[in-house]
Amino acid sequence: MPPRFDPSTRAMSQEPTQERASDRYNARAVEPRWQKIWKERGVFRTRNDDPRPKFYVLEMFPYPSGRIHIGHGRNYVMGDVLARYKRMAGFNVLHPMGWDAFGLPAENAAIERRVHPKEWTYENIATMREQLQLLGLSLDWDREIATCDPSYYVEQQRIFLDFLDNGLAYRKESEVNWDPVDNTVLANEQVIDGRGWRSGAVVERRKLSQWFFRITAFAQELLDAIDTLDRWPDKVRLMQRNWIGRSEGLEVLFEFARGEAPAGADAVKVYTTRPDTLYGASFLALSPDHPLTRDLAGKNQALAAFVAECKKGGTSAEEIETQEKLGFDTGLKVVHPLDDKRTVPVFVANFVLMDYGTGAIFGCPAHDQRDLDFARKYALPVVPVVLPPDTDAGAFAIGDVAYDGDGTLINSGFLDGMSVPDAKEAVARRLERFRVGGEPQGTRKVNFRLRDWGISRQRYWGCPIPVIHCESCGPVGVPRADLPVLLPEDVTFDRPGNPLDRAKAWREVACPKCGKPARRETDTMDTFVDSSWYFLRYASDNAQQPLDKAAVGHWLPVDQYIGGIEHAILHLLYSRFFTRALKACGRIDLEEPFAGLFTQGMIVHETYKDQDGKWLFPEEVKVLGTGKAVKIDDGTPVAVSPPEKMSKSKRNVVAPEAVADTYGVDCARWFMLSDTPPERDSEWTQGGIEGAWRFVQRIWRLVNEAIELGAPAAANRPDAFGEPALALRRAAHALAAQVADDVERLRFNVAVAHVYEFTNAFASAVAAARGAAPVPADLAYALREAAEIAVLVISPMTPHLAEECWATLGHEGLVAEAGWPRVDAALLRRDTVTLPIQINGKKRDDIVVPREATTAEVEEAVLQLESVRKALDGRAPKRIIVVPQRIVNVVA
RNA sequence: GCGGGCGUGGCGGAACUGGUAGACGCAGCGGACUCAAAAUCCGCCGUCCUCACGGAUAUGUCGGUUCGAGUCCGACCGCCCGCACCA
Repeated sequence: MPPRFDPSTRAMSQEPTQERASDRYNARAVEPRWQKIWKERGVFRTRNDDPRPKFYVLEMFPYPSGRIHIGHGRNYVMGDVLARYKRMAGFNVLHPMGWDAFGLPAENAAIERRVHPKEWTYENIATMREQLQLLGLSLDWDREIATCDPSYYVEQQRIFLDFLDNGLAYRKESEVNWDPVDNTVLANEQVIDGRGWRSGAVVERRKLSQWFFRITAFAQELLDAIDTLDRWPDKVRLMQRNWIGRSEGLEVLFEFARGEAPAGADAVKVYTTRPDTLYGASFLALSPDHPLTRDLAGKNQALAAFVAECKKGGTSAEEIETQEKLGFDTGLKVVHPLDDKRTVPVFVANFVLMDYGTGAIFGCPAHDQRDLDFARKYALPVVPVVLPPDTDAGAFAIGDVAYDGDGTLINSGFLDGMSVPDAKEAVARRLERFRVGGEPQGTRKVNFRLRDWGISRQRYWGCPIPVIHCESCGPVGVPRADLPVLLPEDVTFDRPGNPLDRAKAWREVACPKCGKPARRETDTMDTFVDSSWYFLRYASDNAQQPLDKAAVGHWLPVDQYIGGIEHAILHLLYSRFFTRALKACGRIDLEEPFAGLFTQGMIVHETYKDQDGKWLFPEEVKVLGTGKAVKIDDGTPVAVSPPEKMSKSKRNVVAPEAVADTYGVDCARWFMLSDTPPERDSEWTQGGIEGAWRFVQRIWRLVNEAIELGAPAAANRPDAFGEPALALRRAAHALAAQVADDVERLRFNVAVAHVYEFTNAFASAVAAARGAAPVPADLAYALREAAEIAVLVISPMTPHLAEECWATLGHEGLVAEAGWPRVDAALLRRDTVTLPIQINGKKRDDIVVPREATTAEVEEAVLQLESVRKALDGRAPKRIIVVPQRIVNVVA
């Protein structure tokens, strides 16, 4: 083990004879003691019948992947600061923790290390629970849950049956990534460059019959309610709006040209949001999955081959849309809906998604980039039909870039001269009147990009879907009395595919309806289902009633939810759907689960590689500054790369235990809150943690000095305060007010800066007191008051240090149970203000005026200023702008 | 491809709703204390001109609105993130 910087041992070795015990704060000894006391006294246990106003703080629960590194700790520490602060501010705080415990990594571990997913998961939970407890988080561990526990997922199975009964769960066919070598379904992340991550085989898209939740039934509602989420980041709200993707458009029927209609189809239905560009249509494109494509491919070998080619590669939108645009000319032609003399060719194209709209589009190359790329490739006409404003029609031509802006219609028959919105309306009106086979040729249609949520996973380690398939009765819900459907434990992972398919004894059951032999559903639920209601589970302190309507009514919505931006769409949208769906089923009375949302950034760290290109742990490296570093054991040079997300594979991780041993947990907490705004990525550095260590020591020293020099605990307040006692009191009360505001707004880095600012003032006051003998009574009082306020204020951030200081100050109770310091508003008010004086917008002077000075008084005073008189040089000012209590600008 | 975000000293960043740009911390430099070092304390610290007082300039680039722009608007450049089976 390489030597590590250890400030406490370094400090211990120096002149121990001159030190008093109080000179050094020994976090390693102090922190476990307070954690034990918190635990023994049950300080953070929450009761549902507590009469104080509620506040629910929740950080997104972790996946138990093994061990946590310090990077995982940031959002828990931020949540903890808020929870501790809110407790001090008089709230009954719910701050629970649990485990998102189902999922793919456990199965990978089972395959790679021959350990059962359950065993692997629970071992990880035990390790990570201990690590989280090390951070001193004020969590109610009595409410801990794990989603893989039958006591949790039994309720999830009941919810599934509720959804089934209410038409919110159904089966349909959908595509998956299929690995033809491993014979297994792959997650998008398991598809790398179109190949399976384990087998390397080219991935195919394949259809399977799967379970879906009808989230689209709430599409409009989910969209509308985003407006009410005013304590969510705008960014997330926008991402959700775009994800739901409401569009208003027109479904248009394109009839096949005479004599060309393939069997069973007279027309193709196309969805468009740009009916105004209809005259610019130069082709029609069908999705490779369109029913018509399938019919045609049955009779056309070349088309079948093309469709097969399209099915290669993954199912993600990213892959589909970045592929080269490919088309296959079917040879068929359709008649232009607005001009029966024109026909356009029908292609099958790989970029047309079956899941959106009708699975068929018309292409207007001039005004859609994808269509333009396609048209150029297949030499189709490009006719501009929208002329940008202030453009000459003769000079306007489309090159490589489509024009999707506003303008005036051209080359468009009866639409010529109209604006885009007018043309949209005119086309809709006309096509609504036209008939094709008795149907209107055009139908206005609101479309959503949002698709129903496919929850089937062909995997073992997930919540079993409580359904039995019967030859005669079809899919039948498992009777509630028979729940939970437990995962069978005697399964093997030595072969590819879903072990549940092979668990014969478990799979083969009698049909609950007719009693005939039937088989269990072997798909399990997407783990997003597990995380769509866990925040409701915490509200109930009763394991028998995991989803308790009254408890949910009391605690929900979550007042502050904290988690990574990577969950901005799916997890949050699914959870919003779930509360609505549960309400529709009568289970709860809640629509929006999260009133406040905060998305925190990650902790990043530099990466190090030795001369052989091997990754090195930070503790193996000595950083010399100026970007250079060497290996500690042999002094060879180390390549330093910019900070990135902590990950085991790159070894740029810091273990919480190591930080706790060397500096103490409070230093880690303080550092995680310092400097960087919480929503941004923050870099973990040696310098930073050492700065935190200096701060902790400084507070300890100052508090002890203040005790020595200050008034005793119960001293009476003097009637009058002179400077500098008044200045110190002002600083202390301002600190309490500022930090309260900073924490409420989750601006932890600013709170830290305010504490530093105060600490500097406090240190000056202590130094002044040390110089005065005896210390005047007013300053003595102010010193003690300042020390107490400081300790209370830092306690949400560095709770162990605060408890130790609080006890040293002579208090019997715990800081964890103390109230936030009462701020004396009179101390924050100033009688005079300093106004900066600008001349022509540049600052030239300052002026001190009474706080209540009128504009006229300020103007008069400003004109007397030497600097202003000089600048005006006898002339009258053109203008004087006085912003009360802010600034004065003299326009000369 | 589609969607979203972010650019301020050597570094992390502060600046409430358009009102003194650079708070606070890190690093650095100088000094005190010390036999010496560490720790601690004091001072300096965007750039340029000036002995100094002070002035000019400065928030990715260019332009606009305004008495006044880091903040608002437009264009551009650069970096980052998400995209439905990772959680």
